[in-house]
Amino acid sequence: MRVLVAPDAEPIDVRDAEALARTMSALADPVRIQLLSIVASRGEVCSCELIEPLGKSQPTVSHHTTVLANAGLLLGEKRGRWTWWRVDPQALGDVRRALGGSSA
Amino acid sequence: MRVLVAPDAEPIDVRDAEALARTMSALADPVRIQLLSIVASRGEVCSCELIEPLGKSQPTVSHHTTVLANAGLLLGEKRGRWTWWRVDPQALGDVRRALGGSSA
DNA sequence: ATGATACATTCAGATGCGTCAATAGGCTTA
DNA sequence: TAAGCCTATTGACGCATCTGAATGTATCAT
Repeated sequence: MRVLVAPDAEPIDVRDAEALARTMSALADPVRIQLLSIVASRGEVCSCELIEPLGKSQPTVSHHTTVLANAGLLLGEKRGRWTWWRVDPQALGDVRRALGGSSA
Repeated sequence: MRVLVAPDAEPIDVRDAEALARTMSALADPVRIQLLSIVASRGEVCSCELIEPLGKSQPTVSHHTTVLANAGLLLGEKRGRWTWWRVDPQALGDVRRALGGSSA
């Protein structure tokens, strides 16, 4: 992913801009921000544990986890009846780098 | 702004999640990503210089600069007939920090 | 097998967003 | 003052998104 903001650098390509905007769209919802934060703080969470703290219906929570997973920000693993979610730290790092930060 | 992803930390507050989502919404559009990148690479740009590289109409470009300015990502200064835009580096740094990165 | 639990999908309504034509406002120059 | 240029705003259209009720699918317990 090309870096968005870098002084004395070429402006970002249209394709890269669309890719970055897609990732940002996944983060552009307060429920998904909360969801990501809850998963990050607990390490690993199943979907059923997200309904109550988010105050949303089960289909809505399922929708948001799908959006975050499609964006590569959330990693899901089905174990038995439960789907366990965890944050992909590398994906978030990529976003930070795209925003012009140093690698950390 | 509370940090979104921080292991062993409290999940983000609803208010903070809404604020962060609003900022992310400003970045969730490919035209605005390109616009921000163009301004960042040139340092300072007037609106009229954005129409051609973005391939959008003047009202559309004005709309996008307004959205980015309202989000605090773009700083505008009217000098005569022109409005000069530049990126607010601190605002982007805040976003990176909210995504869990170190301060840089 | 039967029932219960966890999750995904479909569908519909409501809301929000990107886009541009038309218009308005402001500044500069002649 | 008048004319021209730069930018913002309004209004309307089309499309995407958020939301939850209803339904479907898969897994576990009894």
